[in-house]
Amino acid sequence: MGLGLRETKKLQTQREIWEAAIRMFVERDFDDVSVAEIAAAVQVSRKTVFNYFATKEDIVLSPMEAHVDDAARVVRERAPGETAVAALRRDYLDRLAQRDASVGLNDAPHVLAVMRLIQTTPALQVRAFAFHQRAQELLERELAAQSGRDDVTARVAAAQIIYTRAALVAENLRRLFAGEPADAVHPDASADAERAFDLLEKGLGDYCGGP
Amino acid sequence: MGLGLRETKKLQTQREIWEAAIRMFVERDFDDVSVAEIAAAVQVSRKTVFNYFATKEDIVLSPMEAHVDDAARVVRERAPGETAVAALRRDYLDRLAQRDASVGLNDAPHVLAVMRLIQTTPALQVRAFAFHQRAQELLERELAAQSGRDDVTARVAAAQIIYTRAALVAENLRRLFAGEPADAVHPDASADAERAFDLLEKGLGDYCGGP
DNA sequence: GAGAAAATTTACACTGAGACAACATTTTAT
DNA sequence: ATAAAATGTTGTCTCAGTGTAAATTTTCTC
Repeated sequence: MGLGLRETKKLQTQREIWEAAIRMFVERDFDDVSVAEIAAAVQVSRKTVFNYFATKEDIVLSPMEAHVDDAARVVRERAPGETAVAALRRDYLDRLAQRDASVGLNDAPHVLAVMRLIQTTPALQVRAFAFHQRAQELLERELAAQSGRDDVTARVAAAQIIYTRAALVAENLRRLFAGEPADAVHPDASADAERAFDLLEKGLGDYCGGP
Repeated sequence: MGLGLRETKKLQTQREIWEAAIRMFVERDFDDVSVAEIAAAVQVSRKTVFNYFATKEDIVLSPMEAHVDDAARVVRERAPGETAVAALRRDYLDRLAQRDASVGLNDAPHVLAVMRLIQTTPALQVRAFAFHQRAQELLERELAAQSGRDDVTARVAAAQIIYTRAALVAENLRRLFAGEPADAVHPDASADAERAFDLLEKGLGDYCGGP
């Protein structure tokens, strides 16, 4: 059924806009590149850029869109008998092993440049958090559907899971930004993850100095 | 030492701007009120509004600024022998009992109106999340300083704590928005909180169909 | 393959946020 | 009372984002 010429061109134009924009954002800075300049670089009208991306921020962040329901899907598609947290731990460690960008362990220069762009631009950082919120909602729904429990517990559990993960990713990125290669960070990242998921499962009871 | 006349007037002007803006935002909508209109309502130049508030969003959210280090302070100032999580649990339950707005259990109409304003305006919601991020960083620093543990564990623990709390507050607000009075919500809110802090302390191990 | 129909791109104009500079006003200090 | 410092004002500028109608391109149909 192959994509028609129109669909093909649309995808290509979107990619061209995206590539030019990212290149310019990285070279200079997010706030120092106007949408007009991006449009000019791709020989396209300013309006067309907004046609493909709702906001300037979305040019950078829209690729993250596809990963919003990652956590919920991992829980949904886990093997019978496996607990939700166990499935998420397994998935996270897999991604670490694959040096996946979504867990902040990909040190390819262009990936790292985009990550740094997001972390150093307040507008992008703040928008990136919205994705966590959405991810939490989707996971919450999944947990509530699976266990017969009430919504509040599912909500709290989802929050703990999503933001534990976010904290681990942030730590990985911090070290990559400091110049350490992904392969060098991987062992610690794995150990950190094991500990963090242990905390999730067993609680903070034995942390913070108290029986 | 009394505030000079200048200081007094500044605080008063700021308050006037804030009150007019909130009233207009609630009556109409955040996006349907321009800063120019707010300035006109207070008989002040548009620039002066930006003089007091860095951004339009800050007019609504700046009062939250004072609460950013609440969690870190509770941990810092807890009685010797009390665990960090226990101190946070106690503090949260206290605030529930006081129907404090910061835990989403204040049903005074104007408070609720502002809460609804934040939750229904994407730009505000997203900015509110930035406060959680800051709160997490401050708590992380506090936890890392107190226990001799490594930074990653402190970061993960801080994330779990802050967002557990956020999830509880969100649930309280959801019920107030649905029309339930704060006094009616309080018993469940307390029970939810106990369960959530139990989850924090004992982990999700026994949740989500564990072993 | 030519032309009608549908979708997309473009040009143009408009609103509103936020920054900046030069100037006026008010407050504080001497 | 007056000089100095801080604040408020005015006007201007850039840029994000929206709406609309015209022009162009693709697809469909005969």
